[in-house]
Amino acid sequence: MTHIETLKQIASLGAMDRTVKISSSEIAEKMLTSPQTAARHLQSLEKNEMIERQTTSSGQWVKLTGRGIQQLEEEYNFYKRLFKARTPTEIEGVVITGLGEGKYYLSNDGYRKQIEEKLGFTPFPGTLNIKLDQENTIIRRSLDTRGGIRIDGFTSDNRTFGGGICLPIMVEEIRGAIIQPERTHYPEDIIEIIAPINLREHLNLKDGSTIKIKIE
Amino acid sequence: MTHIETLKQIASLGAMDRTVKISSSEIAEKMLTSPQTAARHLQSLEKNEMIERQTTSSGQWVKLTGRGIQQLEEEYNFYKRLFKARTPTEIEGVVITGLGEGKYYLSNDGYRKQIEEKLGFTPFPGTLNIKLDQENTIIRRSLDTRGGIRIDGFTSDNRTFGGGICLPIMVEEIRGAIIQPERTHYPEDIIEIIAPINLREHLNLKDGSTIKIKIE
DNA sequence: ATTACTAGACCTCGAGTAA
DNA sequence: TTTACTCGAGGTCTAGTAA
Repeated sequence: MTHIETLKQIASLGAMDRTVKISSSEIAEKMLTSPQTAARHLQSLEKNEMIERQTTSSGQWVKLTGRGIQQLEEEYNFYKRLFKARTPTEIEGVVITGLGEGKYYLSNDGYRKQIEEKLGFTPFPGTLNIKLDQENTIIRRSLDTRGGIRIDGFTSDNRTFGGGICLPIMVEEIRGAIIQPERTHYPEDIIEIIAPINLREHLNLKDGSTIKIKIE
Repeated sequence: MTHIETLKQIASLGAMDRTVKISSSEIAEKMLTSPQTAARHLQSLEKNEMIERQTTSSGQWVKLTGRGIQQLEEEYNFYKRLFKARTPTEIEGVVITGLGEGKYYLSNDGYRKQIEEKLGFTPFPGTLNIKLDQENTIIRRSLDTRGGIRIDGFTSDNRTFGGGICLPIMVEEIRGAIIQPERTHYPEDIIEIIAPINLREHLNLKDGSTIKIKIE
């Protein structure tokens, strides 16, 4: 147990920047628990080198250690990542004709089942290929760090099928995903989109049509 | 128990934006605990309306509720406040002559002892009064939200002494504090500073001298 | 493989005591 | 008042079982 809640309380009393005087009951009150529990937590935090303290008969002087501050920073960074990644981003490109491989792969049960399970829809057997302009290519690079949904590779009929990463998106109210094969190095400015329906037909798209996709 | 750690794990799997399929063992692994514990936490989170889920014999589909997301946002906001407040801010003003009340109050044992305990220094009996310009007045208002150190009011010799709030600062490498009485409404552009020494003498300040103070 | 439930081990809690 | 310690109650854990 890291007693992160107690550490938070101590930090909010200013103990990251200076030594502060606190009593167990004071912290206990804020945490809606007993002074004994707060005291035990303080002891434990000291033992784990999250705080430094001197106890006196009238209270205790406490300051967070570098490790304690780092612990809180890690929490902070976690939440930052969590909420930053949520900001929806739009990217734009033009429809092009791909190599037609998508149809082959998406007809494969190994991929289809994984997509059903992990993305929640049965993919139409075929991908929509989009060419991004320079500016949007930059946006796309940053997507790699967003962390998508892994599609695992597998072996079937003595052939190896590679894995990939999916990134859930919305195209005009249709739930879909960008799919990036792991090995094959597609040109960086081309993305492939899968969806539960035939997007080209449904949205009446032709080669050269511009299209906006929203990253979820 | 809020099981915030489990909620974090679920959220980092993308369950804030869509329903995701997860298994208890998957979460257990990330949290270095047993699948049983993870399963119990999931049940508990569902009961507390932090997540919605459907369990199947091959796993479960989970999505955070508004309440669950709010819970994480509150954590995020806590850390934001914690680290934002740490960024040191400088404010500037000119030295003026105050009413001389500071000397009277700081000679009082009730205040002196609290300042010694809570700020860690014995205050010189007297305050340095600073008049802020328009721009810095705005900065000062934001300080109220930073949360300072409370000095409690008390009664002594049949007289009531009001409480106040202290904000630790640095003035040219000298540790001090802005002190704001709780009741008396000082003009908003004037602050009073206390320190362990006579700042006016030590820094050779005269009325009209400009001075920079750094909020800790 | 998975979820759900049970039972005993284990640990954390808070009242009580001492200093 | 405070911290530190003890000990019994209650909660949480993991292993085992069932589906």
